[in-house]
Amino acid sequence: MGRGKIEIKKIENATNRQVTYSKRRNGLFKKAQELTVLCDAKVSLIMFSSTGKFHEFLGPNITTKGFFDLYQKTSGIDLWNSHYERMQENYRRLKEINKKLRREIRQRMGGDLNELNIKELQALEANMDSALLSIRERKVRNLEERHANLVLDLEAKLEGEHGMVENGGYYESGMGVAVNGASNNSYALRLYQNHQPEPILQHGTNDLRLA
Amino acid sequence: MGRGKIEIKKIENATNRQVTYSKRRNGLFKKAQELTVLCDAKVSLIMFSSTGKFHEFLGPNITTKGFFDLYQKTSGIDLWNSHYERMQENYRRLKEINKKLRREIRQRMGGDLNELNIKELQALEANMDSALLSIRERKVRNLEERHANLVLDLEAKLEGEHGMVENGGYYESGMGVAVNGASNNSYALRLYQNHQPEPILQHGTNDLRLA
DNA sequence: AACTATTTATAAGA
DNA sequence: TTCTTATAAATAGTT
Repeated sequence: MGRGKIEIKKIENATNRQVTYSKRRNGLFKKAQELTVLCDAKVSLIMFSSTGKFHEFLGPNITTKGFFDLYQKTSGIDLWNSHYERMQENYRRLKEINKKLRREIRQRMGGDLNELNIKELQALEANMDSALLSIRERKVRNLEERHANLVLDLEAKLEGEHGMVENGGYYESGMGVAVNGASNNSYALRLYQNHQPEPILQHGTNDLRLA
Repeated sequence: MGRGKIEIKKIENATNRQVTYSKRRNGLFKKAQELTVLCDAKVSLIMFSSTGKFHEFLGPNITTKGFFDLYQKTSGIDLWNSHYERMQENYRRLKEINKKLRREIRQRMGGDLNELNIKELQALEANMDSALLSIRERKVRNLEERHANLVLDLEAKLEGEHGMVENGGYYESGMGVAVNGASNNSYALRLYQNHQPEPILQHGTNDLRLA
């Protein structure tokens, strides 16, 4: 339908292709429009040109979303729903687990104990007793390590002072730097340990809580 | 384009409408097909007839899902994405929180203590000490209540036996039923309490753990 | 589902 | 782009 017959294959000349696209797109839209009116049909026509430009025709009385929903229901093709619902189910389960975890922590902090029967209370008590042993043991080990570091640190300092006299104050061994780097903490903790051996925190105000 | 010119308005005769729909639909599909080839365009054409019948044309090298994604990206119209992404973000955050909760529980059970510094260890110890006090207190109160129930229960039983002699075995007070209902547990716990006052569970094998 | 008189779409040119 | 116009293609009404 034109001055000459054309073969249906890609138009290589980019300008011609663009012109033809524009003309035929309008033709297509017009036909789509006529179809919706003449035959009372719902039509969705979406196009992207080779240059990525987007055009759409949408029949009246329907949204694109409504069209997609109808499309899915009618065609049986599932675009996203199963994926979405699976995710929703996973989310629900995760939320449930989250609730249980929080409840367990509350109970381990001495709250919500009404929810436990006597057997569970005793199990919790025994478990926490045993955990407390581990924690105390670890704490002691930790303090011992820090103490050992402190001793090393002090020894290094003393050696360092002797060295300074020998080389006019410019001597620093790699070892000395490394030990020095850890020393501030050791001093602070040593003092802390001496003055507040067991800092009692109020229930519920420690650093372990989550937002 | 036919034997006579027609007005673009709904065809009232259902048969004619159906015939015209069929003819024009084919025409539209053909045009869409030609456009994809001639102009290297992506085309999605979806139609529902007035009787609800569904037909679609989809250009090559693309799925309907891909088309919808492209449609959203290009048109800026958001069909479900924000909803979907919000959920994905919530899911990610919940997962992260759960991870932290699990870690805290492990630590409260005496594990993963490497991750805590000395200050945190001491805070945890203090917190657990205080929680243990609450738990023991609650346990004692619980046992006392059950003991009181047991006494009431026994008294009711004795009264009940006297009553049966008086009315031929058919007497039961509402009170008696209520107290009876709680009695099995009380007996069981009394015995349990007598024979296993402090059942020691191995660390990590109690009922509080989560799947 | 075919036919065909006509209308409509559009290729090429300006 | 838009207009023009010769011609191809689509299709309304008919069989």
